[in-house]
Amino acid sequence: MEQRLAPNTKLSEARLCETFGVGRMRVRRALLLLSSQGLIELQSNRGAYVACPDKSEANDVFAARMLIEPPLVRQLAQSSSDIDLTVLVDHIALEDAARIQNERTEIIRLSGEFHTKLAQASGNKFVFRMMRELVTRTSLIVGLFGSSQNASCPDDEHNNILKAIQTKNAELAEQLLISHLNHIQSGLDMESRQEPQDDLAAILGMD
Amino acid sequence: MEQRLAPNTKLSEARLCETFGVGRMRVRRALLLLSSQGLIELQSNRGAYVACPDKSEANDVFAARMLIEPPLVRQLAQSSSDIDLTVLVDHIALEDAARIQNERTEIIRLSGEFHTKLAQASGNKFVFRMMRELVTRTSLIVGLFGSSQNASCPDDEHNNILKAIQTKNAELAEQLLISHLNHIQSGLDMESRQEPQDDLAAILGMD
DNA sequence: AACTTGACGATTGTTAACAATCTTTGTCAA
DNA sequence: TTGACAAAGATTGTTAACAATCGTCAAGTT
Repeated sequence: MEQRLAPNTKLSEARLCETFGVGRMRVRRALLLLSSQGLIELQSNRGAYVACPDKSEANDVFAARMLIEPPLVRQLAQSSSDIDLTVLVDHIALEDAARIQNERTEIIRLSGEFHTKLAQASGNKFVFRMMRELVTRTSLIVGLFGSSQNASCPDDEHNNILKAIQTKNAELAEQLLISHLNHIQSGLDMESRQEPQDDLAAILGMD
Repeated sequence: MEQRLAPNTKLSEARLCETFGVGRMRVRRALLLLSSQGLIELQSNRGAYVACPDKSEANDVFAARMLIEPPLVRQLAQSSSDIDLTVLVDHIALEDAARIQNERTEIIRLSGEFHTKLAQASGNKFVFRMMRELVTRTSLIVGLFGSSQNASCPDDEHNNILKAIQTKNAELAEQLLISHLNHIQSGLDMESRQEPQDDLAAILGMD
C-alpha cells in the first residue's frame, strides 16, 4: 500500500519470521490471505513474490474502478444528507499536512485511502471491501508504471470531489471523479518497469 | 453455493478432515479462505460456522449488485461485437435442462452462475471476482430468506437479458437486469429464519 | 431450588520435526 | 570454455504431537 515493496520482490518465509518475530504459521496465513487478494503470488515450492501486474491487468483495474466508482460517488452525492462526511474532510486535512511535510510514503498511502474512505462512507460493507482491493491494487500499479513525480493523486482533485458531494451536485461529482481517474491513469508510463529489490532494508525500516 | 449448508452450521475441523480424507492443514487453509470471503465466520477457539447474514447485510449485497451489475450489463451490450457470448447461450441451455429435470440444487447453482458468467464475459478479472463474491453471498441470502418456491431466478429473465445484450440494446438490457434483481430481492421474506442443521448428511452426499 | 465453582472433555491454536521439491554449486567431460 | 550431470544446500509443504482455550457437567454451597 505504501509502495515500499517493489513487484517481484521475494518474500521468504524465514525472512518474514525473523523480521516480525513470528512463527511460520502466522506468516503462511498472512501470505495465503495476501495471495487470495492478488497482492502476492504463491508459486508452489518456490515461494511468495509481490505481484507484478502487467499492462492488461492495469487496464482491468482502472476499467473496474471506472465501472464502480462513478456510480458510487453519484449515489453518495444524492444521499449525502444522512451520511457523515466529516471523516473525508478530516482525511483531506491529513493529506494536505503530509504534502506540506513532503512525506512521500504517507502521501501515497493517504491518496489511496481517500478513495477507500469514499466507499466506506457509503456504509456498504461490500462496496467498501471491493474498493479497498481495487485501491491497493492501484497502488501496486502506480508504483510500477508511475513516473516518480505523480505517484499520488493531483493535489486539489480530492477536495473538489468532496465539495461536489457536499453540495449534492451528483453530476459534477461523478464527472470530477471520472476525470480524476483518467488523470491517474494517463500519468502512467506503460513501458517502464522497475526491477525487484531486496526486501530486507525496506521491511526493517518498519519497526 | 448450492444452499446445502444452512447458515450457522458448525464446520468442525475433525469432521471435515475425515469427510474429505484430508489433513488438518488443508482444512484450515480452506476455512481461512472462506472466512476471508465472508462465507463462514471463524470464532477464536470456537470453530467455523457458516455465515448467517442479517437483514442489513442482505440489503447491502443487493445494493452493491445494483451499483455494479447494471453498468456492467450496459457496457456489455454496447461492446458485444468483440465479445464471445456463446458461453452464456450454452449456459441458459443448461439452466433449462436442469429446470426440466427438476434438479433443485443444480438450478440454484446455475441461476447464480449465470450472473457470474455475465461478469466473466466482460473479460475483466476483477469485475469477475467481485461478482462471484456477491453472487455466492446472494445464494446464502436466498437460502436464508427465500421462500422455498422461488429459490432460483425467474425462468425467462436470464434469456431476455441475454437477448437484449445480443441485439445491443443497452438501455433495455440494463432495465431488464434492474427489474430482475428487484424480483429476486422482493421474493425474499426478511422475517423468516432457518435453523442450523447437522453438517454430516449434507456433506456426505457429495462424494 | 438456584447459583456458583471446579474439573473434565473436546476442540482449536501452535510448535517443531520431517519430507519433498527446487535451486545452486561443483565436477567432469567434450 | 562450455555444457551436462550430480550432489549438496536451502526453502517450502506436510505431519504429528503438544499447549491453550472453551463449553459442559457435576458437586457443593447459599
